[in-house]
Amino acid sequence: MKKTAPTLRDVAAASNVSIATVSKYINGTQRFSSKVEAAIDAAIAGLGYKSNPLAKSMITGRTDTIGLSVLDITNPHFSSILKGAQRVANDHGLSVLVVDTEENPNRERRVLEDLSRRVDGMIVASRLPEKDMGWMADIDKPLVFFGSLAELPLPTVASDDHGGAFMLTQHLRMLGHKRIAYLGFSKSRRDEERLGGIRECLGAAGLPLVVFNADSPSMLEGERLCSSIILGANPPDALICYNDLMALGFMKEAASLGVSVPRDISVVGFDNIPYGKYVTPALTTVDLQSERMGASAMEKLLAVIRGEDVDKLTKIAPQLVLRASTQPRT
Amino acid sequence: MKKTAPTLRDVAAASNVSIATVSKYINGTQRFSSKVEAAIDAAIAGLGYKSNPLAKSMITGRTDTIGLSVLDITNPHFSSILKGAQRVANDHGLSVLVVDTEENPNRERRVLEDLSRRVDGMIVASRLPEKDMGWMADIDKPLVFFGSLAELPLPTVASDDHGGAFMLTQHLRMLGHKRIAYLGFSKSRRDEERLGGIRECLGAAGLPLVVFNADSPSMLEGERLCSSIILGANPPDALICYNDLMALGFMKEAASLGVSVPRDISVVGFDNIPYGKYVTPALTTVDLQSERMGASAMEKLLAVIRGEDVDKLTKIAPQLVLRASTQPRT
DNA sequence: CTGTTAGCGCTTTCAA
DNA sequence: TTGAAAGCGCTAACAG
Repeated sequence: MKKTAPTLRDVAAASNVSIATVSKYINGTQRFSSKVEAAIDAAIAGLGYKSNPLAKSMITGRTDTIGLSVLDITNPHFSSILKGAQRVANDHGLSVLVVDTEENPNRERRVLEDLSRRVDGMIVASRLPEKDMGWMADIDKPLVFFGSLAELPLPTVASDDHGGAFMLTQHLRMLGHKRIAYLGFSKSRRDEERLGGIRECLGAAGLPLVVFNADSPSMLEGERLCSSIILGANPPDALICYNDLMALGFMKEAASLGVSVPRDISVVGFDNIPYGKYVTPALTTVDLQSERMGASAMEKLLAVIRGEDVDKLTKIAPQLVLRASTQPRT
Repeated sequence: MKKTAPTLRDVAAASNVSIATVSKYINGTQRFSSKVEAAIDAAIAGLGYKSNPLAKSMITGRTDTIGLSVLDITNPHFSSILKGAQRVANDHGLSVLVVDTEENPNRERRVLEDLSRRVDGMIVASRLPEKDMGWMADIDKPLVFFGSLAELPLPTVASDDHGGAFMLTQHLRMLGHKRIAYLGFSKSRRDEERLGGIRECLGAAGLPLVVFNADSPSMLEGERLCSSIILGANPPDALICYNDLMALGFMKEAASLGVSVPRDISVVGFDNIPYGKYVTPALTTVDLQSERMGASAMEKLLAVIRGEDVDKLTKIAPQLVLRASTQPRT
């Protein structure tokens, strides 16, 4: 509506003080005589002045914005992470700039280097193998990474995927399952950790593991691979899916193929997305605490920004959630 | 790693040309002799120079960032909107700054006024009644709004909620349902439109409508209200839910109460979230094309930013999606 | 083709 | 308590 938004200068003029005075007063850097402060307040109100955050940022070097890079925002795991991160950011007066790399590792570098110039720090979920991530440590901005890193000196927040997988497998073993299969997603770094946990548990029991692999961590892939898993010669009596989405897809397709979950096959997943509770049968899963992970990552990042020392790795304990998709064998 | 990031000045010095030349070359505003261009390229590479977008923004007034305000990012309707918006933004080299107002209308104004200073334009979903939205039109930034507006001169993108609701109701009528109920969410502006569509259809047939109301558009609310809906004296034989989330919650609870969907009661929702297809029975719904809405809103906003004339209202046609949660009465 | 010169709106010494 | 002045890193006329 106004031609040009009012600037500090306008406020200064209107209140008959210097521009520096207004700046300091607004930022609470300094107090002034009540006369002056009142005049400034009046001018601000009168002009409808709003500070220009860009100009401020250029000087202070702070943008009050945190970047968050996720692999697919429609995946409930990531929208929960965003929720948690967002909440903490809000509590500190910060905004969140989200980028969705759409499961495309090639985009990541450009996108993140770009992002790094517009934010005070970033939180990133990546599909890159650690050896292709060197550049991340060179980005000159505080960064918190999801997942554990062997070499790279980056602070991280990770769920205990190995432990969670072990737990899940143990649960299946105790239920009496003997032919366990894993429907994995090898492009993910977490896949091998989960596989490791499963193998460790199964190895101790001398049980074999059949592994399938999906091209994307989606319901559609769960559906697509279902028939090849359950209509083979020696089908598994329990299936561990890389995530809940795949498990949901699998269960739906199994039902239409006339295979009953959990009677014919027990199914489990990872993440504990809300929808797992609403399908039939409800899905047994490992709660990786997505929202809390997002919040923890943000808190950690803020600590880094403040210059505090933080642990390299924040581990978040997973929790097994038992539901009807798993059933004892007799 | 470096003390101070290299600036344009450093590049200019290193390549023995003026700072203006470098600026123009980088922005492709102008071409120079290959000698000069080569020198600049070398200097940039050597120093690892990256343009400071903040400084640039301050001058150009453009941030290359679009703000998107949603009511709850974990609601698949909104994460799909974000997905669509994000995709279009990316195609144009823009970022998306997301804010989640958490279904809290009181936060909206502050959050949006704040956001408006950091972006080139914004797309907003709001729970505010139109009469409390006047300030939005005063924000001095291009803005596209979700939903239709009677008075406010804001460009909008809306699904045809009235039409969608009519469709859905018509479908139920043709299936032979006589006792139709609506589980609404009156805080939403779209609620009345849907209610209107339902009423119009039912009125024509001389059928009554019972209305229930939820406090939040969530699965939990669907669950919570289920018993009071189906265990009353004269329970409905069909229920239209404000959205799919509520329908999912309702169906789960109905099952545990021993009421069968669709045998005892048909259930339908709005949005066509992906999960509706994976529950049992699969949910009949109206596809509001969330992702496309996000994309359309972004496209429209970009047009506004470019200064083009745009229609006030972009209407997106809903599509009925028939699944097993609705069944003919006999 | 290339360079000079003003600033953008704000913060921040440093003086008064 | 206040203000003057020097920029932050960059773009945009305007000259040459």
